Amino acid sequence: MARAPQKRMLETRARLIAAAEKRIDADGYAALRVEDVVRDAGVAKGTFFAHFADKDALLDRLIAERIDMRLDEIAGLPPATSLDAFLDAVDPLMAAMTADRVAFDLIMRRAGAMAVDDVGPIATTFGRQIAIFADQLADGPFRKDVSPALLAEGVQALAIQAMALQFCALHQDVAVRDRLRVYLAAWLTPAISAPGG
Amino acid sequence: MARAPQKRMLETRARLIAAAEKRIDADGYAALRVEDVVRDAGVAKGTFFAHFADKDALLDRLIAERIDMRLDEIAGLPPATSLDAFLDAVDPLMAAMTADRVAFDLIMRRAGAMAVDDVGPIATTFGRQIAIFADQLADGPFRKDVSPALLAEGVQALAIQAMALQFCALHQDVAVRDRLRVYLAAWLTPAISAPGG
DNA sequence: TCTATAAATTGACCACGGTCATTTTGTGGG
DNA sequence: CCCACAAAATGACCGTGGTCAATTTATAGA
Repeated sequence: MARAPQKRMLETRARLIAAAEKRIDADGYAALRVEDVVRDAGVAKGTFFAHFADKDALLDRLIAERIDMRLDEIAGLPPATSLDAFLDAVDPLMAAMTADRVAFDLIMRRAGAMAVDDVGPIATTFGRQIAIFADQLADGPFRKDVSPALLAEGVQALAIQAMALQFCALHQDVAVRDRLRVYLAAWLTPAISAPGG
Repeated sequence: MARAPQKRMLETRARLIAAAEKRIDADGYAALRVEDVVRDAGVAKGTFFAHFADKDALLDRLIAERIDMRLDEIAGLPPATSLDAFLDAVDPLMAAMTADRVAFDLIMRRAGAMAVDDVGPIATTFGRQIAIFADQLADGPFRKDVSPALLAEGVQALAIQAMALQFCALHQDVAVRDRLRVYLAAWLTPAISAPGG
């Protein structure tokens, strides 16, 4: 029978998280060192890995928290009545996800989980994203020939493409939002039906 | 004035590449160790890093080579006359890209380049991919309201989504190709134009 | 309060990618 | 053939993420 977690442990975990956040705010994700975090938190290195499977697991948690805040905002909005309204809604989310190259790489790496039992916080946000996008797009002036869920999956794929290109030297001249608008205009409101079928 | 590269150097590089390929074929990408490669190649560790900026740079090169072979095949095909013909064409490419989790992560990480001067082999294949997809889709029974280039970018985004989900525990029941067919049917041959516009 | 046991923490240690001052080897000019 | 110089190779060394047997601390029950 597992005992309840001790208060001491929760405090230690909180100190580790606080120390990591402070370091990240000061120096960014790339400069984060586990040794710095444990020194700031006043614990031994091994303690860190008793709380988090690895360094990425901590970052996963911190980044997912920020993503979830943006998703909460979108979820609180009424469904989009136009493409630009939808872009307005998702803009802060895109900005948060592309704020840091190292963080974006980690988001991509952690978006899918290999095993059911290691679906991390970020992977969970991707599931939420689909559901929230589907709601946003359910009643607007968008195509109705595909399900809201499929519509949302496509939006996610195209948004990732737009964000990834933001980090590509050859495409930095176009803003993420502008690129996404072009993609989504074609995806959400196709102007012409296909010839032949 | 830079001298021509010495034969010795080219031989050393070839030995490093051969050793790495042998190790990868035997044990997979995840188990590849630089120390093993240099031992097999009979050179010192420092030599490895005189030839490749880092471990990823070697893998970038090896993986891009395999991707390019698949792209060559697609480029040699006549333009697709149907969605299924296109799926047939890209299937080997998708299989190659999803053959290994570690390799797929590296492909994602290296698909975009941060600076113009470090556009690596994989990043280059992504450029080729767009051009080849555009050619494949130029004359088939697909929507004509967007440019072939945009059509191809969307295909790339949706293909990445389909491949990424392949590595996700929650979605492994559906084959990559089947998932991509659903995406591309909606992207390439929208059945109904949008209400309102 | 004392004791047994599990939870939590510790820090020396390891693995492995990557660095760089030094040494060896190849090459073109005299 | 020899020298000067650059190209190539070397391997001891470092930084940092991650491990684990040993130790300390909290808690439930007698």
